[in-house]
Amino acid sequence: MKRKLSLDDIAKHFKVSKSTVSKALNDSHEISAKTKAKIIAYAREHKYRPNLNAINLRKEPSQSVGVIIPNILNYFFAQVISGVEKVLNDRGYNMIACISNESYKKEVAITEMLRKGAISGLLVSLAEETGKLDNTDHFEPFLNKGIPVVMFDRVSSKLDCDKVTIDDTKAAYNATEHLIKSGCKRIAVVSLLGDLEISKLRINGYHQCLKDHNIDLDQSLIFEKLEKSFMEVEIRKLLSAGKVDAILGLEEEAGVTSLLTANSLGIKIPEELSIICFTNGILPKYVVPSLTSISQHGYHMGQRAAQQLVNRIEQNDPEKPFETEVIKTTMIERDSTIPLIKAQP
Amino acid sequence: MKRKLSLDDIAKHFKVSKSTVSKALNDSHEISAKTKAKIIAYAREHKYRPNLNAINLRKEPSQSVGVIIPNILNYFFAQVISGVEKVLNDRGYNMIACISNESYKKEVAITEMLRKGAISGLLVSLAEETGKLDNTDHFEPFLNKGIPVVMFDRVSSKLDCDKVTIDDTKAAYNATEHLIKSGCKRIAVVSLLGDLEISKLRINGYHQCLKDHNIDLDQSLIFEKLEKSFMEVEIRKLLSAGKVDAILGLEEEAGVTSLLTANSLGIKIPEELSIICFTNGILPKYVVPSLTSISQHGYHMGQRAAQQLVNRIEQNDPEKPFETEVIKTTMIERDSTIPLIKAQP
DNA sequence: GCTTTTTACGAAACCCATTTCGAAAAATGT
DNA sequence: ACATTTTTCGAAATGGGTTTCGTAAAAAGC
Repeated sequence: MKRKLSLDDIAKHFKVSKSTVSKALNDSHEISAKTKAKIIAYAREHKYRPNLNAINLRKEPSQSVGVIIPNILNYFFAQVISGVEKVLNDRGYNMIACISNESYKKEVAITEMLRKGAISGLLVSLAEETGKLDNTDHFEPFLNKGIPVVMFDRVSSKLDCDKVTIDDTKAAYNATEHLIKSGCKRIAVVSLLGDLEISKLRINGYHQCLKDHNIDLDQSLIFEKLEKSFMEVEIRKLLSAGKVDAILGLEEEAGVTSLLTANSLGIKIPEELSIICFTNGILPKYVVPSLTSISQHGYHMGQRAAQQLVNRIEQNDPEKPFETEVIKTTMIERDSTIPLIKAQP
Repeated sequence: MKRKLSLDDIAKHFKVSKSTVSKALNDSHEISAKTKAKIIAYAREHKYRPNLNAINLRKEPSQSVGVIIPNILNYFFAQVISGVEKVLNDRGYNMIACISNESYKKEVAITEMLRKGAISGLLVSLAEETGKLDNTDHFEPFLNKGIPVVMFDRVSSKLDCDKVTIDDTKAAYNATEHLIKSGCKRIAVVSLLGDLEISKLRINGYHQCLKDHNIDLDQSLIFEKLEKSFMEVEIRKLLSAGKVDAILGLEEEAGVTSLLTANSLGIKIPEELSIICFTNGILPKYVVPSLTSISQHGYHMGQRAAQQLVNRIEQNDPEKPFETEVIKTTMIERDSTIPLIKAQP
């Protein structure tokens, strides 16, 4: 690849000064029509594009931060982006949004692109594949250069940086407990999340809760790595067998698919089957019956992650220890679970 | 606001050269520990932040384009962003994503920010408020400076630039025709879109189709500027009156709300009421009965808009006339409409 | 004590476009 | 024909870093 054409190159070609070229291309009145015409023609022919960094060097510096999310079509991440964008904008930063599409390779490519560019900070939620490979080396160069990184939701314990997460374990524990208290005894776990750390945490919460309530763990009720195309079939088998009275969906799609499958099998919700799922997106509200779900407060999480990052950028204090902020989840009770009757005080 | 601290400022303070400062801050081995320590301490204390444009000036130039969308929580725009991001990434551009949140003021603020920054091009879908005010002056400066702008979906005829849209009129016409052919006679229009140009186009298509089929237009069946909070009440009134046999939703939420409201009133779909809505998002698939909808192919639209823009950037040919590319919509037939029986050939 | 090596730093080039100011050349006025 | 204005262009400064290379001074070697 030949290097880019600069003003000097054009100037040399016409044996004029680069000021003349610059003025000609900016249509200055100082330059004669003839000169302008030939310079503009030449520039156009050779596809001259000014170096924007050079132009910008003279303007007020503008800062931007990179944001890497696994999938923008996921409502939760859309909420996060929404929150991130608000904070960054309010504090005068541009957001360079990148989508890893759950691919490790793409994620690495993005980090390489961002390293070439000029970012002041980086917000990341890991791709599923990255979670499986458990390799976060591609983020080290940023930290080494003093560019702060904040991870959110899909974090990795391997990388030493600020993080914003929800308490996945506790949220799963609470959901499971709600199911148990409302009378469920055989609670299945359904998930598409695969090898992500958050998946393990949520299953841990489920385990602990069963243990605390003296319910034996039945591994055959845990479907943690379903593939999307087989999910419905698997759930149908599970429900047809009639051995479960509740389902905990580790993300929205698992919960919704369970609900629709149960509907189609004529299983009554919540009388015969209770369902709770993580991620309070659009579907749980609209599905019939509506689905009790755990809100991870994506918008708020995005805001907090961005605030952490900007604080880090602006105080530039490497001494400050890294923090992990845990955002409380909220269970939104809807019609797919039996409400717990609480004694009036 | 005081201007930023530069390397030179630090250099003067210690009466050293700026090379020394630069090396010290980059932890170069050429600088003694003592010197490094005091320079780093001073820099940290005074919150020195290097000018990223200056750093980047020496690296390979990286280009970025700005993208302004009204709302990332809208699935259609998330799809568009997805397509945009893919193309930009493949062609070596960064995407600076901005969200206008349907606000004219925010949109103007974003354009001002982007003007300060260094973007090679701009992709825009107008905020609703901008559509209502019908003012696109804030995009002129880009065009005047030779920075190409491509509008998509929510375009304005006021701005002379490349555009990518769907044929809203035709799509509405086809949907209306489908309803008519399946036996519907009183077709209501329900919409949250308000004053957007696309809203008018869609209603035009509806008008034309009625006319072509000799059905009298009944203005009382058109609810084009519903407010979100009153929508359900209005629809309930409409359906209770029992005077309509079909609903055309100009966006997803209107369609889904109509369907759910009809369900709750015990109206049978599609026997007593047919529903078609624009925007094939997540809900139409999952709702019961599933909802016939018009796919605007957001991902593809995003890709095309980005391709148009990059082509414009790279060929840098102001002579090329502006084009409006129209993307064909597809009606996805589901269970909320009566299928047309087609004669076998 | 003298040579060699290492350490520590500075001067200047470089990245690329914009812009101010000065000066030569051309056009205009008288 | 000479003075004045306008047009047209170039040299140089500017923006803020990085990097190469040269050179003192200090440390090490013999």
